[in-house]
Amino acid sequence: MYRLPIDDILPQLLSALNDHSAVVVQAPPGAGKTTRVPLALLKNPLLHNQTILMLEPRRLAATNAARWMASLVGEEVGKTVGYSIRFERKVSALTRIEVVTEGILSRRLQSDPALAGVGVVIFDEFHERSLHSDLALALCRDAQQGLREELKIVIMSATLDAAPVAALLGNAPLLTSEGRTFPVDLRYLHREAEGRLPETVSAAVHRALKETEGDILVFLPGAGDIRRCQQLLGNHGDGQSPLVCPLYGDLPFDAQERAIMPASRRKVVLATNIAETSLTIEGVRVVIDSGFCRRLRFDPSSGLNRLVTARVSAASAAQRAGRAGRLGPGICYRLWSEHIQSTLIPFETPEICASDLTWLALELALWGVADAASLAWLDAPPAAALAEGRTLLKRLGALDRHGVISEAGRRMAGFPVHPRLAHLLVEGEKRGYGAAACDIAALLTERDIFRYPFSTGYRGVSDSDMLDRLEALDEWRKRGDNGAIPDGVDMNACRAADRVSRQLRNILGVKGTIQPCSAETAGLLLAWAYPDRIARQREPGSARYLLANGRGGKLSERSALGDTPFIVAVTMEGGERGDGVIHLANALGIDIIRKEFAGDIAWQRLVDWDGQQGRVVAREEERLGALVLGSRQITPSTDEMVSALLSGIGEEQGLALLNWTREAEQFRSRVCFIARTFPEDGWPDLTPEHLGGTLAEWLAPYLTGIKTLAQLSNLDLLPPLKGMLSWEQQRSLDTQAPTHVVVPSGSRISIDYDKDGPPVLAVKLQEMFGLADTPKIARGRVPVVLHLLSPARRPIQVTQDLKSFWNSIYPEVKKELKGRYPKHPWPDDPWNAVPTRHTKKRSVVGGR
DNA sequence: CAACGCGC
Repeated sequence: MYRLPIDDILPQLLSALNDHSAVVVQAPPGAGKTTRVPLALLKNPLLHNQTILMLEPRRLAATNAARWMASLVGEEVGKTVGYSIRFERKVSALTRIEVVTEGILSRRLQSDPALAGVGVVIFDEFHERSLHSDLALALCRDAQQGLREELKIVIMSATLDAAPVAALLGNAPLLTSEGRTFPVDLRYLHREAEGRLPETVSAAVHRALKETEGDILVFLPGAGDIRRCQQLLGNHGDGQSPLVCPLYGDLPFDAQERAIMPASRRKVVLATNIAETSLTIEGVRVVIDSGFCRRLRFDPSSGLNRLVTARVSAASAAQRAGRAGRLGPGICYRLWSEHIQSTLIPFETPEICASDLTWLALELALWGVADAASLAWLDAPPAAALAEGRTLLKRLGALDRHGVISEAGRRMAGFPVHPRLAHLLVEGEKRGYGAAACDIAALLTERDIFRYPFSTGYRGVSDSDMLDRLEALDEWRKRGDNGAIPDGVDMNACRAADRVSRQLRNILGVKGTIQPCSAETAGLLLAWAYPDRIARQREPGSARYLLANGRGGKLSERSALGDTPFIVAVTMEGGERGDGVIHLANALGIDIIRKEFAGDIAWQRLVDWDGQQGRVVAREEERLGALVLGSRQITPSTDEMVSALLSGIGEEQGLALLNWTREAEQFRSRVCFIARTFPEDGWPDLTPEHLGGTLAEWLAPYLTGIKTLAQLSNLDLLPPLKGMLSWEQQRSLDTQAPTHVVVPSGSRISIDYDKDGPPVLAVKLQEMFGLADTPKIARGRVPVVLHLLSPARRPIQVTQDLKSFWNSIYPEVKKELKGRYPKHPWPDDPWNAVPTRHTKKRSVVGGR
């Protein structure tokens, strides 16, 4: 075997593993760690014939690593070196090194927590930090500490961030190896990177074609940008222009092959992140990096994923640049500045920090941990996302109300699909729709078999996006790859879905042929997976829906659903704010909802104040979560009626809605005056603020029989207000805060208690002749404020000292007003004049 | 107008 950089540290690795339970190996691509480390460990006598498990993040990487190692020991794969990936297992009794993908390791740990017979577990490419590998490490570490002290863990990582994982594993030794890649010349093109992305990128491609040689790999965020960029680059039509190849996951297999294989002329590959780790392209000497990628963000507050375009991390940019240095020295154009380079986040956010954690929550429950914090995490799963996951698992019956896994939950964890789809499988099988359930779960797990943008075929207004796909899948099964399959159906996706469906049928134990499935059945099955997304159209003809979970959704153009009152929203994406986008949905009959979800439906009595009608309305609503399925009129009880009225009074202008007659208002202000004057006497508080806040106490008993605003605004407030005072208080109110006083003329004049200050007595000056003392109330404590009025009832003077008015101000007033009101008496001596409310003529006649 | 990957 020729030497590789990793060989230098293999002896240290073996001796470190003898003394420690875990070792971290940090080695860049090309160091040879994937093949050399397992083979070196195999020679370690301390292994005692136990096996080595190595985890790879992708199936292709797993089979390649196993084949290469097998060839190095001069055997076929499946003897000393084997692999287990989904759908395929090549191991035997001789196998000592088993390369596995992530799901396989999770399942093996869950079924055999002690990993009997395994001596070492190697985590390759650990820096990718998938949810699976984070969980697998946490479980392995737990097994190592509780069940298998002699189990060894080896972490292999490409980046310079291996120190945290070494610390997590009890300060494991950290071994570093050189890589074997060529230098890459980085060129920052920030000045040319100011336009729209596809334009900027195609300009950079033209520049690179002039300045460099060799094939060019371009990183763009998504398929849309790739298509636009392809159009911009493809419009030359001469034989000299390079071959432009798009490369992304949704592309048919042969188109992906064209992008990867060497071409006879110069090639430009326009790729998503698929070329960053998953696929290697032959002949690349130049990389152009747009600096952006599309990333899935989970929003625990909506429970939905959202695709966002974001700047790549520095680690990702380094990985992309490294793709130019595999054959020899390379060149990488970066469409950003050195300044922006310094602001990039160092690493991509690990999946565990920003994903739907329903699956993780189920795995933890299956492992038997109630508290995630009891395991070792590089980044602990965020509490909000974990809680959202647990809530959903309870809704699906996988956890009991204490959060402990149920029998159904154990069964659900055995299916290689999201717990929602596992629930669909279990419920579907119970009702005899097992095979259709497997097809639906497979179609939703794998890539969409309908290519987008859609051309012809199954499109048209429909009441089921799923039934169209089930029929297309069936069609493909009947005719095979060579049959006449309508445009827009992806045969590779059909093959993948069929394979998954067959596996699910095996696990579920479904036998026999696939029976046809109606749109109605599809709706029911999907509702088992997405009970929280049963939705009702906001109004006829609208694309907007209210979901049972209380959130909103809008049907996208992508869905073929027509005008449908009730649906189940199947694939959904979170929006910036407000409504999410429903990509795929299925009609769901109201009678099916009533029958199958009877246990979740509740009748709720609603007695409310309807401000528009100005009356209490009472109905009973049939509710599924936030959805109102139907409603009926009811007769409210007295208590319900009263509390609805009270809330109505609060919602409207409050107290202003009530019938504040002069008498009621005066009564209220008299009590307030006395309460202010004698705070020690314990009078009730009748200020508007307090009355408004205590309607239920003082007004409620008087509301019986009242239903409408009109009745309410006629309600006499005096009885309830008086009801707040004791009998003694009512009596002393009449004496201490009288409604009227009798003035010298004999008139009974009403006292105005409205202001916050002392009460006001507004009286014509002539009626007060001869009186020296200002009238006093409140047991003589408060003199009223006199508003002395002209004969036209205009205020002349405000005073609380009548005596000094007569003596010093009256002569001036008389002089001024005598001419203006000649018919009224203006005596020189007010002390001895006859007080009167009449003119001179009348006072002569009636004054005696 | 939908990145990528994985599963007894």
